[in-house]
Amino acid sequence: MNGRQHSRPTLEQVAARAGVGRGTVSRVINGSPRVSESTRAAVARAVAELGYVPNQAARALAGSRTDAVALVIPEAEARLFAEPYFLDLIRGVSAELAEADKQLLLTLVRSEQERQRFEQYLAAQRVDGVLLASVHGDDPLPDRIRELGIPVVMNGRRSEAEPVPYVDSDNIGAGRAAVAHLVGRGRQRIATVTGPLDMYVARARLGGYRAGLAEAGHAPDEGLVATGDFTEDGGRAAMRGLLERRPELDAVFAASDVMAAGARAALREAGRRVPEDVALVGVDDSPVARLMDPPLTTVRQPIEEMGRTMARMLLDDVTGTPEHSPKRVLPTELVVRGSC
Amino acid sequence: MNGRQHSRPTLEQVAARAGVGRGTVSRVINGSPRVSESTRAAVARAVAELGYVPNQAARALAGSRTDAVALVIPEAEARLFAEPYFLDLIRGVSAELAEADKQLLLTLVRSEQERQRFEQYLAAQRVDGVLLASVHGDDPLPDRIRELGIPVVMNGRRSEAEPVPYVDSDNIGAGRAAVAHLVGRGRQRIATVTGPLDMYVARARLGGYRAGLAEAGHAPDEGLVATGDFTEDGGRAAMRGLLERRPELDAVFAASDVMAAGARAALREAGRRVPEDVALVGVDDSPVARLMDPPLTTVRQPIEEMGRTMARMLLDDVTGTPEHSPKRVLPTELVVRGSC
DNA sequence: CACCGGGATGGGAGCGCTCCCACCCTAGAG
DNA sequence: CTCTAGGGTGGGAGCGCTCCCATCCCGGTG
Repeated sequence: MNGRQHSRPTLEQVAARAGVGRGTVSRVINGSPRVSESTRAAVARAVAELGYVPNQAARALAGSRTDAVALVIPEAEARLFAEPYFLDLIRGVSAELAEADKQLLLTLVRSEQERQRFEQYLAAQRVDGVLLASVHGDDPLPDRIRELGIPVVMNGRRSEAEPVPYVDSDNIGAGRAAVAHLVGRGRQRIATVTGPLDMYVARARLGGYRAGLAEAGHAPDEGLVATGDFTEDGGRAAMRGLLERRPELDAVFAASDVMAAGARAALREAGRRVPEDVALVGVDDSPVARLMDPPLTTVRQPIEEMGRTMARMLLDDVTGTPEHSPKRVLPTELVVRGSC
Repeated sequence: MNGRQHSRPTLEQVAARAGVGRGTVSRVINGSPRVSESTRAAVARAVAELGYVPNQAARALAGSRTDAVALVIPEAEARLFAEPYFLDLIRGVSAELAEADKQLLLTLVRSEQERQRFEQYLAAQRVDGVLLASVHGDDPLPDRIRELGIPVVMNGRRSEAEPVPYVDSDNIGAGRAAVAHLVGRGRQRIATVTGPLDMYVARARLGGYRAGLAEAGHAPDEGLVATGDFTEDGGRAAMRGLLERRPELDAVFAASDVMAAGARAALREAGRRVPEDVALVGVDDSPVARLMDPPLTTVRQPIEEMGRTMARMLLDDVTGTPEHSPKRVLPTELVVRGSC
């Protein structure tokens, strides 16, 4: 049996105890400046004595705001991605929300049906704003939410010209930095294993790779580009294809650590040594990178910081604060290890 | 500026449209049986036409239940543990809650201060129940929550005789299965790297290790037991100690995959081959295990299933359903790979 | 044919809070 | 000394829903 017996004190009771009116207590609770110091103290004492905690439901109903924010993660992605990604993101979001005393509603979306149910939640006014992770190129959800008049911030973007506010990492810079590093080490034939090209993040990293080569004066060679899907198997298959087409390659930029691990396996199969024969660079700096043999050089994204930034932007939007730019691109950073 | 202009229809408006009273609409919405079929249909039509969605805050206030459940994860643990652990757990919890149309409130607790703030939330009646992950041996939180009269279910337990409802995996069986497997492969000197012994999970796996040896007729040897802390570095240090104390060992049971990775590194340093010289078994079946070279034999815990079970137990408790046992121990499973 | 039990329904009374308007009192201005 | 600002304060009016009691109406009884 459930038994939430402890009938908690109400605003009214606090008011009675402090010898003031309901309105005054409400003002004190909400930090209004229009209360005298002595009254404030009296109310504070009553609150402490009674152990008063405002009822959230009543607040939400009367004030039409919930002090909660939803973070939406497509379940398919949660499986696919370098695992710690979402935990790091959650960590950043959570930290920032906690500071602002907001609640985090986590929504894993598994199916179209659940997606629709989520829209119902929004309509039920359960949250003040929405954070969207890993949105696909053709996802209409961000626009729908905006139409409902609910603040949104996305992690990543759907295209170069994204209309909805977002926080992304500098994926182009990531590709460039990786290539620049490889070039600096004297590599001549640098290949790449990309993500699925219907995702902006994959195109951006590929773009960075090309830009890096161009800046170093290397001629582009489409034979050095293989498409993966961000999975280990995909990385392995792509690497095999590359070895077949361009056996003379001496370096690979994989667009994720997990694909780099797959590529590593394919290289080992083919008898190529890392880094002696082929240098390898990944993206993410996931734990996998550190555990690889040799440890993987990789480009780190500031995932937790992205989470924090998203939360901050959203809260600003919710409170109507004159906000910073609705588009933020955070810098990435090369982490050099033994693989090149 | 925020603008949730779309003033949504209320129960009252639906009632007017359907030509019935408020009470009737409420009954239909909540699936009460005391409504005639024709009336039900009329109301359903009105709901559809108006696009009515009940306001959650009002429901919570009037009905004193929130349709939300909190999942509490200590942040320190989130960093420490084999990364996908919590994501898998979240996934299971989320799936089960979604089916019951409940919301998941995720709370990462970073500090004592935040823990207290969380108790405030509970008092503010924001959730119907609480799921607690990775509770330490001396954590008073579970008992505190119960005192507040709020249903709780924990993941793991604090001791053998845990009074609070929990879902755990069979850690003793895990240790036993690992040892039995190693014995079956003809290993004679089987060592173990444990977790921190103030955690029940670490003691249980160690207990399983000992039981396994005893069952195989091996004499216990405390020199073959080294204490780690569930981190890679800890695993490496513990392994070094073992090699020093018992250079003749030919197998190691590490109480987590991450520690196994550390042990692997120490073995490599010492010039021992895996599995030829030393066989290695971990616990968790994290992605790290698959990526190791050779791939790691490990004992898998049904993490997602634990999450689902926890959620189910909690919901039963919330609704006062005659529940299954408040203690559940889910089976673990040996996954054989190349490391032994 | 009056009477009765019970299923179906309507709607008042809150749930605990925020909003906001009216009101009080004090101090400075005229 | 009267008048005028305001800062402080009290409390009515909801927010949208659930609970629950009163009421209505029907077929079945005696």
